[in-house]
Amino acid sequence: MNPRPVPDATVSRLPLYLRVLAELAGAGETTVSSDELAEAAGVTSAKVRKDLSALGSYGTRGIGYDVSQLIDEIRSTLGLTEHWSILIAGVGNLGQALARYKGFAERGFRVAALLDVDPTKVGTHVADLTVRHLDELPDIVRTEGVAIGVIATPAAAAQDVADRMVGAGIRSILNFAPASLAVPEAVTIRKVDLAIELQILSYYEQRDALRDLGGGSGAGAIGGS
Amino acid sequence: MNPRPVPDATVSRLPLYLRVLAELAGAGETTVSSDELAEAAGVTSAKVRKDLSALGSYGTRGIGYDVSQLIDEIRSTLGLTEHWSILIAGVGNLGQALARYKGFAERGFRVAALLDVDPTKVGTHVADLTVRHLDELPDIVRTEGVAIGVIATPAAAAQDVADRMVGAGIRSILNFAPASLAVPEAVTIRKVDLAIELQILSYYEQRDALRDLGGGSGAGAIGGS
DNA sequence: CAATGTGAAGACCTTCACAGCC
DNA sequence: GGCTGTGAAGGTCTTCACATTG
Repeated sequence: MNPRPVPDATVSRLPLYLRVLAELAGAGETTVSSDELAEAAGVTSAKVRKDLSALGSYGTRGIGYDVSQLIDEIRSTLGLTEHWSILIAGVGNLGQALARYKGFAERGFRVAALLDVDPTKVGTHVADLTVRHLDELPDIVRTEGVAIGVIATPAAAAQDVADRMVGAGIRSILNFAPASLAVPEAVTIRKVDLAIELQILSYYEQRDALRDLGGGSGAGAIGGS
Repeated sequence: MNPRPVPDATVSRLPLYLRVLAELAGAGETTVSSDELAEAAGVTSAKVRKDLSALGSYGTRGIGYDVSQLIDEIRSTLGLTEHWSILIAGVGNLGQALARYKGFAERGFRVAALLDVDPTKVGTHVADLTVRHLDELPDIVRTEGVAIGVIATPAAAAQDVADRMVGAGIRSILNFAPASLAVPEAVTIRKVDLAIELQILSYYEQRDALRDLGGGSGAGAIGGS
């Protein structure tokens, strides 16, 4: 009766399908099979079918899925019918790159504000926005209806920024700082650590190098897409 | 007898522990318990113990783990005793930010080259490096001993770049382009899609908003760190 | 007959709880 | 006494395989 709880693993793949479906729609395709979708998304077709059936979606046996219907279905499940406002704290290298990144707007996320504490940065313009002081965070969250906070500060500042965000009512945080953040249970936090990704690759690189020398053991690849 | 196969989930957490341990070492701590490490890394202590025991590491009952020994152990497991060279393809917003990011060097990754195809970019300088043309990729991989390729191009160019990297002998790729890449099985690929992270957050944001209105269903938070 | 939707089996990961050791 | 290391139990996710249906 309730919108059925979508498994976490499925949630994390839905945006992927959405991207592929948008491409298909752009190419004029009107239907797609789980095989085709799987191929394009870099996953297995069984996974696609399980994932899509989890959101109660309608495919047609013998035919496949209706592309535009599926797009609507997934966007609705992910809450993308609403256009979220985000703000970015930390206007260093990464923060600036994120501010200029077109992909956010394309997918319905509006960068409402850029914040920093550095007086040489506050007041400057980046990507059509004026950098404002972190102290303005509560005001901005309220007036702009910000739902998601992005942390792109140095590690040392990240916890303070997270605390301020939580205090201002933000309950979804994307953390790029290389630091583990403590937040109340009701706050959802995701982290992206660039250096950690490289270290993980290092493990598999090393393992495969050993295997090639006859070290035995290891299996195959990891990635998918 | 063989370096025992470390579970993928464990591999993805080891860099996290390493970061925490480095902080502890910097603060002069010589031992750490699984509880303390778990707290600082944002995971459970059982997980920490399972993870560390997977790499055969020695803790001391009643005491905990020796910080510097554990650092060595993890670095060795991850292959971080070697200093890897990486290259970045695509010198747009994100590519430049990555090139300037200090965190890579701090953890032993040397950015050996920046590549692009845009003639207005080739020859310019970014973060002490001269941007070179993508056609030079095979030469650079050979002469610089590049092990990891980072793709920071637009989606449309990503597959071509991946193909070139694979052709040049690179077997580990970190992909920031919003595209699913097909690579041979022997190549390890990881992806980071900034917009996808936001879309995932959108789902939980929406779900929790519904729950707060009495929509029932949902559980707790997701994140950890 | 092509392709979905799904029980059932299997792999993987996490959590529990406690024996064992310093 | 405190903390590790680990079997066992419990979840979650993936894969299989096939009955079902337009």
